[in-house]
Amino acid sequence: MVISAVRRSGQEPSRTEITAITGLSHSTISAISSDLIAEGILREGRSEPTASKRGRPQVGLQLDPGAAAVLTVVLSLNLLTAAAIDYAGNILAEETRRLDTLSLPREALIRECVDMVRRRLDDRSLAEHRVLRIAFAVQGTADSQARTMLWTPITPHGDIPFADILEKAFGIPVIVENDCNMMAVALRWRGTDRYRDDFIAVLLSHGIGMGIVLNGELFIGTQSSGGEFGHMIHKPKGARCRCGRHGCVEAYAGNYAIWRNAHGLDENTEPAADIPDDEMLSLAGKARAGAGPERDAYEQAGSALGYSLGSLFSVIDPAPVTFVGIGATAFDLIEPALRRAIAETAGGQYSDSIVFATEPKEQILIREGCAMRALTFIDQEIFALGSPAALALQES
Amino acid sequence: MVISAVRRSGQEPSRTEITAITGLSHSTISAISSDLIAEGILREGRSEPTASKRGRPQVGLQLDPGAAAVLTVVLSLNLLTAAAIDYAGNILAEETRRLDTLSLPREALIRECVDMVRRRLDDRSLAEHRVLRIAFAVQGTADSQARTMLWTPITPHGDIPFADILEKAFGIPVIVENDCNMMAVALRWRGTDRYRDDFIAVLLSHGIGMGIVLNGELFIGTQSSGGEFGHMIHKPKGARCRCGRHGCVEAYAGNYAIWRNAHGLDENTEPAADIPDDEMLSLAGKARAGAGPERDAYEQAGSALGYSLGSLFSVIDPAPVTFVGIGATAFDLIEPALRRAIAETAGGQYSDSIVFATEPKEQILIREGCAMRALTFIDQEIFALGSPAALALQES
DNA sequence: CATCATTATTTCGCGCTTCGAAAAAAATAA
DNA sequence: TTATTTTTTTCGAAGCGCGAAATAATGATG
Repeated sequence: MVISAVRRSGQEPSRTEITAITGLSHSTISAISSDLIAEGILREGRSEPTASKRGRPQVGLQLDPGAAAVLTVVLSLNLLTAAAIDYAGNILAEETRRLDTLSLPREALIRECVDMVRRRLDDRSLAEHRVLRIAFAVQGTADSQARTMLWTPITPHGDIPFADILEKAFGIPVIVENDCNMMAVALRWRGTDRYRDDFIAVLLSHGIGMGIVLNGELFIGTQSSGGEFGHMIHKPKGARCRCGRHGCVEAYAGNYAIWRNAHGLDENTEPAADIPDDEMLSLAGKARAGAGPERDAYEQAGSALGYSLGSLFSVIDPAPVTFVGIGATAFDLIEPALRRAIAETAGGQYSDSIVFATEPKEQILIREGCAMRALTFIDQEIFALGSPAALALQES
Repeated sequence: MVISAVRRSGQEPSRTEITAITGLSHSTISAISSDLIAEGILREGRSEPTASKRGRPQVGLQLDPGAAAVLTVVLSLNLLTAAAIDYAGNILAEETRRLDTLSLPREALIRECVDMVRRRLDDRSLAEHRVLRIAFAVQGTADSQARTMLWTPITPHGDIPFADILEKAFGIPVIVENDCNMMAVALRWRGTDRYRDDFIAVLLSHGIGMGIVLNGELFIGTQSSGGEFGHMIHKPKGARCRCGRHGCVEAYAGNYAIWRNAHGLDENTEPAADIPDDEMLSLAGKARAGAGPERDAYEQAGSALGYSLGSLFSVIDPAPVTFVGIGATAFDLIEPALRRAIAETAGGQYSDSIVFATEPKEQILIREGCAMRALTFIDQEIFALGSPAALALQES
């Protein structure tokens, strides 16, 4: 609770502030924080300039950046990124590589990931840190134990046990997570009221994904993490989707679907492999310029998203939605049809009051979410277990 | 934990068995159970006939039926039922009344409910029990604090704060819950493996409802309890639903929808108010006899249910589904189309392995769920708080 | 029928965690 | 300086759960 209070409050909370946050007593906080400082997990901040009031000044506590480090790896369509993050959440180093994920053989794809992790681990930016955890985010589904990538649209190869592979190679615990879940985790760490208890992050990109936070916790399905909102059925036997099925939301609202409709192609045309961001921006520009197939395409996307969100809302109730990714830059084109559709659904009863927000860059969010996921794991599963475990680590 | 262990294990567990269930030590269980016996919450069972092994025989512990009592009230289309249940879960008395809920004015409906509760409370079956809780189940949605019935298809009147009304009238805490959620709770108390962690109960009746258990806990939306699965959109701008919207699942799979399609009526025909069970049974009989509009109607119902379940599964992942109510008796007619539809969805990837079960009587399940809901509340919020609260009650 | 073996339950003291109250520390205000 | 204010630490005490040992209640055995 103490570590979590310090990490949450982006500031440097004093012991007294921590008692207020946690509800524990002064004595308890005093004892625990002195232990944590002795173990090298927390340290006293030297920021003095708090507007000097009367009385003994508060001493801010901060996470000791050197207590540990984590590695984040993000694998998405044609892009692999890794970053080293210290215990306080600062980026120590990062690296990005473009790959042709769709055509890369299974083994080569795995090798690219392993090699990048090795380079990051060997890098001297990590010389003074113990890396205690690797968080691996993929577009697609992971199993609910966060060990295996089950399925992804970015490569035809499925069921890759990235956690086992990386753990065997480097001896560091690994979690495999869905990219949109990590977006949601990152938003939650923004700490604003909007992202406290219930909200939804929707990725509008080549594909459509979703991360859901309910009751302040990431909502995970029964078998896999990373529900496939993009593949809810919008129209039975409808447009052809990248996944091989028909009528999915993505087949109306993914980049390739908008592109396909904007070019007047049949809805069963094979989905394009990848569409550059600037091409999507130019489509949106044309749609804004006046009526035409481009504008209609965005309207169809909005309608599909609206009906599906509404259907989802009829089961989980409405929640604020944040659209993330290149598609979010065209939200002005999507919103009217989306609101019209959602108003026709049971979940849309209060459709006027549903608030939407946009966030154009998904990569940064995903990395941030991975980092926080891995760091909070260390907080709770390693450092919180008390001196025995912490000491054992200290020794090693 | 001890009370819960005794309630869960339908048997009379011995102290030693409770240590195994809870994972606590012998000493702790011994101390706690002697306290609970002293407080009149548990008692030692007198069942001796356990196949006599060597060693000191186990003494079974059971819930003391006289420790408390609860009242369950179930309000559904044209039917109001109440029952008094003792602390061990036995039915002490029950009462059922037929009402014309659709035409009854708001105040009269409320009066019917209050009067029935009064009659049950005054009944001499409760002479020796303290009623500590009333659980009120309605078809429709309740707010997530379980205090108000927000909306229901059984009467045009919404936003009835049944919890406040009954608490004011009788001074006993009240919870208002969705009927399908209570079905799910009841199934969970069956204790079988099938209903442990993740499963779904679907009510196939005049309307369509759903109760979801995920990770062993009832899944509740952000604002209301009782998600409206029946009003997920199956076909945008499709068949007319009882709720006034178009294309809901219910407008294809509810009793009135099957009846409407079986009679070859237009899908925008106004939904019938209520269809007797024997009429539905005869429809199913005709459908089994041979091809025709009746069989097609059930097929359409299956298809609508399949696509919607599949869409839901693409977000929460597949789980075993139990169909409850009169519609479940015709599941043989529904299943083929349902499986075909679900296989076309992302959630249906492993559609062959999804297991379905049926349970024809919903009323019994709903009452059972209410009772367990109310009783576990007493266990956790009153009796578990230790002697102070329990003593105060003992005195009163 | 006394004794042994076996299993269930209780008793007893210990360690851990948290708490409240009081003390100590560190600053400003007078 | 001294008083005041606020933060932090110290010091028993209470509550909870545990392990080990003691006690209880039975069937098996000679």
